[in-house]
Amino acid sequence: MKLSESELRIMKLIWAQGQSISFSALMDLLARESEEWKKTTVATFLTRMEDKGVIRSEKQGHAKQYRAAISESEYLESQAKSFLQDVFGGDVKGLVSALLKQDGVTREDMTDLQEFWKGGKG
Amino acid sequence: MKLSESELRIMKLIWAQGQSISFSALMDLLARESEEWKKTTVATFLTRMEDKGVIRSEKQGHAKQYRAAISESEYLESQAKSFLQDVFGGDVKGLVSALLKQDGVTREDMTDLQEFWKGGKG
DNA sequence: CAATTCTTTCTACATGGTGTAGAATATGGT
DNA sequence: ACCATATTCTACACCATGTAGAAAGAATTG
Repeated sequence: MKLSESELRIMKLIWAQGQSISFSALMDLLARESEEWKKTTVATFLTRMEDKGVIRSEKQGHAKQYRAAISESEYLESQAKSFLQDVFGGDVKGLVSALLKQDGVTREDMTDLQEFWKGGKG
Repeated sequence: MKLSESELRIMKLIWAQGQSISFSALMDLLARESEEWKKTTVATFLTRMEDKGVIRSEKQGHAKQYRAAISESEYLESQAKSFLQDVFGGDVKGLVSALLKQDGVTREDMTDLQEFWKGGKG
């Protein structure tokens, strides 16, 4: 159920949209991002995404309406889960610890995280 | 610099070894794990791993000695970094939050993490 | 020393995912 | 009826990966 880079790019637009979206609307959004994929290329991506089960489509008159079949957070959680298993063998502490060592992580981030903590499963 | 599943399997043995290791010793370890790769298959993996820069080898007499060129934690950190960027767009909080929602994560894990916290970056 | 065994290198191939897109077709709007 | 657009079909190139035989070089051993 993993998306390729291009597919994810499109998926993000669909998620951001919130609603179902037509092919032309999608092409417009892509154009706004200066993405220069040919229409058939985008169509291929959509087909594959539907095959992967991350979007659904319904024929609405002539054209289809596309919408997300899984939410962004569902997707992100499933990816996090796979990554955790595949690379860290399920060692959450190990992964979190690796994340905290990243240059980009500031003391502020950590404070935020601790705040977030309190709302967790306790 | 990402390793395939098979390559990672081998890499873990090399890391676990701590020292450099010969081809036959590696084959022995694999046999102990009931891994039934043909010798040439393993040799191919080693070549590719060296190309990827994760191991180095030195000719020691007839055969080579293989050793890790990066540590396990370096590897894990780099993978965590890429994943964070590619999938979560660098949103550490988002990723940690996704991790904590996993079924496998217990209250105990969280306590452990908080302990670990205190040793973190100031 | 000759035969065998082990290691390494070279080469090869199948499979699958991905990016790319033309051709053909369908279909609604004008 | 015609046109623009959307969809489907088909195709290909490229790369990673798993798989492994053939060949060659070197060590061991009978």
